[in-house]
Amino acid sequence: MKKNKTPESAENNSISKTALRRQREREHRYESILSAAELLFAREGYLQASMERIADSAEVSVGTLYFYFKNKEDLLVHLLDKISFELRELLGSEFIKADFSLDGIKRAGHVFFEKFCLKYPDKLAILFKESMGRSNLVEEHRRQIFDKLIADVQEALVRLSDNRSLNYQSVLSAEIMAVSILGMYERIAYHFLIWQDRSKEMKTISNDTVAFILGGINNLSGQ
Amino acid sequence: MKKNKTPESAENNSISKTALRRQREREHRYESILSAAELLFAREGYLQASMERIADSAEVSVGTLYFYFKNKEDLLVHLLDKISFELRELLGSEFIKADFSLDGIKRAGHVFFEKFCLKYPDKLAILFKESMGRSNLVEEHRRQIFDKLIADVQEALVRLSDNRSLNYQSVLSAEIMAVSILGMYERIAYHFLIWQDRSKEMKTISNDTVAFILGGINNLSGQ
Amino acid sequence: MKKNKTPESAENNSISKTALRRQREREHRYESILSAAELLFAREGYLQASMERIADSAEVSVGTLYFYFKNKEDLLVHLLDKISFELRELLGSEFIKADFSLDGIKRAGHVFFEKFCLKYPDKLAILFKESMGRSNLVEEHRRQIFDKLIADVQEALVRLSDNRSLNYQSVLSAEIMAVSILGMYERIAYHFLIWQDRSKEMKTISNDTVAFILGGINNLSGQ
Amino acid sequence: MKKNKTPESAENNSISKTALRRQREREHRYESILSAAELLFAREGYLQASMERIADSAEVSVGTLYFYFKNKEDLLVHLLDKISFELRELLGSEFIKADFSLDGIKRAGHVFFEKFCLKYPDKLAILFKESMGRSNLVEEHRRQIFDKLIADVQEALVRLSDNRSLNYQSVLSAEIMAVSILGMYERIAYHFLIWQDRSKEMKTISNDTVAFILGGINNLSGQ
DNA sequence: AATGAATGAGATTTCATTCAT
DNA sequence: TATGAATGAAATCTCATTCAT
Repeated sequence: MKKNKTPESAENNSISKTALRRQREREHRYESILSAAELLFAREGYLQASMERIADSAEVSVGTLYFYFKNKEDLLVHLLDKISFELRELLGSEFIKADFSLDGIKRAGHVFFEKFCLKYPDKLAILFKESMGRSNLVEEHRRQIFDKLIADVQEALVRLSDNRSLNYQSVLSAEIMAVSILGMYERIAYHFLIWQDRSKEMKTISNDTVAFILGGINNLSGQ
Repeated sequence: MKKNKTPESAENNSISKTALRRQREREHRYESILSAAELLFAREGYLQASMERIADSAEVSVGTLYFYFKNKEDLLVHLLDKISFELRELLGSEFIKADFSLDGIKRAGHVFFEKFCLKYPDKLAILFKESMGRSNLVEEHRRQIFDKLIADVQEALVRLSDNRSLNYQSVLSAEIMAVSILGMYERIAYHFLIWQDRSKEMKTISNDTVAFILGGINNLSGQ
Repeated sequence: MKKNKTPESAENNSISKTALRRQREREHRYESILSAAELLFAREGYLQASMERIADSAEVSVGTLYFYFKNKEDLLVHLLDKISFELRELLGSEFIKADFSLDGIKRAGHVFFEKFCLKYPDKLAILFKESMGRSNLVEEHRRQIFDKLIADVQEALVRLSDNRSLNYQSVLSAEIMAVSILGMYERIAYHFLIWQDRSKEMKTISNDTVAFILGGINNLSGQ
Repeated sequence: MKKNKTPESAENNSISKTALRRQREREHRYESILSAAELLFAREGYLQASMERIADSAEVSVGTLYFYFKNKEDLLVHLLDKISFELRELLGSEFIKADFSLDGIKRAGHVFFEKFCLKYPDKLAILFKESMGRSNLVEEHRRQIFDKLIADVQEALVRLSDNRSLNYQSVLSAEIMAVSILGMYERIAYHFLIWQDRSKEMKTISNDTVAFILGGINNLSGQ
């Protein structure tokens, strides 16, 4: 079978200048395609964005699309993974910076709304909208992505309670809170940015949302 | 031109027994089709569920589907509206029973998880999964449905603060909390029922989620 | 098989008042349907005019359409026959009035343009446009209609030459002239009334067309 | 978005042999499809000739049809344009050869009947029969085609009167005669070739028709 | 006689994917 | 590596016609 030529998988023990240039070009092309797909998936929807139009937009031929990605689904999956990687980097660094204090939760919230959502609405649309209901494989990836995000938040919450020597209401509490927080983020972003354009009010929105979360966490902490 | 023959739109000032029986049959057929669609959309996905299979499943011909619904999109939209109507009835009655006290918020949460989600997983899947990213018209309906649900919760929250003579942190707080609560419900249900089958733990889940919400609300209330 | 209940075919030796009234209603309905079909076929085209819309427009049910006419094709055929009957009456009477002199040819031309085309543009559209390319049966009827019209004109031309003791260029001349004249009429009407609306210039058009015809006839007459 | 790959639209500044061969193949395929469509539309009718059968007949897949033509209507329109182009070339060259004398009118008539109609009955059927009443777009094309043909004849008539220093009866005469001549050609061809097979008598028919036309023209010329 | 809900064959069209060059 | 013409399965939708009431 044809294996995916992701730039990462290309061996790095390259020799000639030509080989180096070729690899650079390959990486560049790979990124062009992902970018074109990101734009079209977000703006016109996954189904409407045909492979031909993605190819046109990335200035390559349809055949080239299939050289870099197994199929359309695979293209979406790689795009999803890339976006989720970027998001986790962004949020994770905030938890770490704040040494897993309550402040980390706060900062992560603000960063999500003000750095991620406002700056990359296309990524937002793909993560929360265009990747839904496409296929079992995509759904499986979505699930893994969310599971990782949830695990990140859950870990932060557990460390938080450890730091403060508190116990949550039930053994599930940390997980439930993590899922809840993700759900809040998701729909707040969807509602105020995808459905309505209220980016002007984002500061207030993120403040209130974070406050809501902190209250919820407190209430589930024994005392 | 050709009007949708929804049973509701049939005039009720009918006379003969024949006409009455016909109307009953019409309503019955209409419901059969919606039920068949609900099952197939939820179990196999909107795209996979072809009109032919829906027709087979409802034991009618394809033409009959198009007699009752303008097209596949229209079928989904009517199904969505029906489901959202049922959900709002369910939640609304809890708010009213509790006379818009904090208890209403609590009870609505429990009812959502324990009455709606556990009993009607198919409706859940359609509302939160299968109706996403289908078309502009469907998205518009989804939006209106969520707007109504949000308005319901927001109203309950406003009445609650009035009853307790409290002020929320910002003018947007009630709206943001309502959106947040919906988001929590949505993802909690999705995570624990659609992705994982943890219906056994639903009691704990609903308890913790409700507790989280109450904490959040308190934190956004002055005092 | 179900025979067509054309009003003509209903026996006239009726008895009771009720029977008389029924027959009147039947004829009325039959005409209503033909009128509705005429309008819709002409205005929206044969294919676009669905049986349901014709029924709506005639204020009867679809089933009733099939009581009076075997099928859609049959409806068109009856309409065509009716229209061609009216047209032949109109033209024929002019030939007779002028006692098959050259003047009859002239008068028939003016009557066609000024009485038929201007007054009944819908009939014009059905005869020359909407009945084309529908089915073998309809095409066969069109052919018979044109054959009759051609025979009428041809007969007038033959009588004309007899009256004036002239011989036409060939044995086919009378037939060819008749076909030519019909073709001229058809396309002149189509061009100036269906494609362009130049009904204001119809007097000039009919004058010139008739003059052209008379010149053509003279040229094919020996001397 | 997707542009029609008509062979004409392919740039000619191609380089490699491969590209040249590909273009030749493309043109060949394009013509194959048009030929297959011409045959089927003429022999079985536009509606009966399904895209699948046209594809079979052209020995390509259905998808290929849609690669070369936007849809079925587009296929018909291109076919119509091709046929009308050929016909105008044929007639126009006769006018020119005869230097717009009366002889040109004569020769054009003979060429139409004896070269075009007899040799290409399928093209005849499409131009005068199968393209009628299909859709607004097709009707619009038909109209443009006839308008051009009429303009050609009209120009020849105007030049003729200029050459002979004659004036026609009215300002509309040239146009009316042009429309009349086209109408005669159309129905003569339809009557004697599509409805009846009297190709044997075509010589007499074309003689008489041309004589009729010349007489008509003379009669509308002052003196 | 009249109704109108139900039928289902049949047509068009889309588009992800392949593969020879 | 890259190209893009070709494929064809699969889906939606229409509408003339029927027939039980």
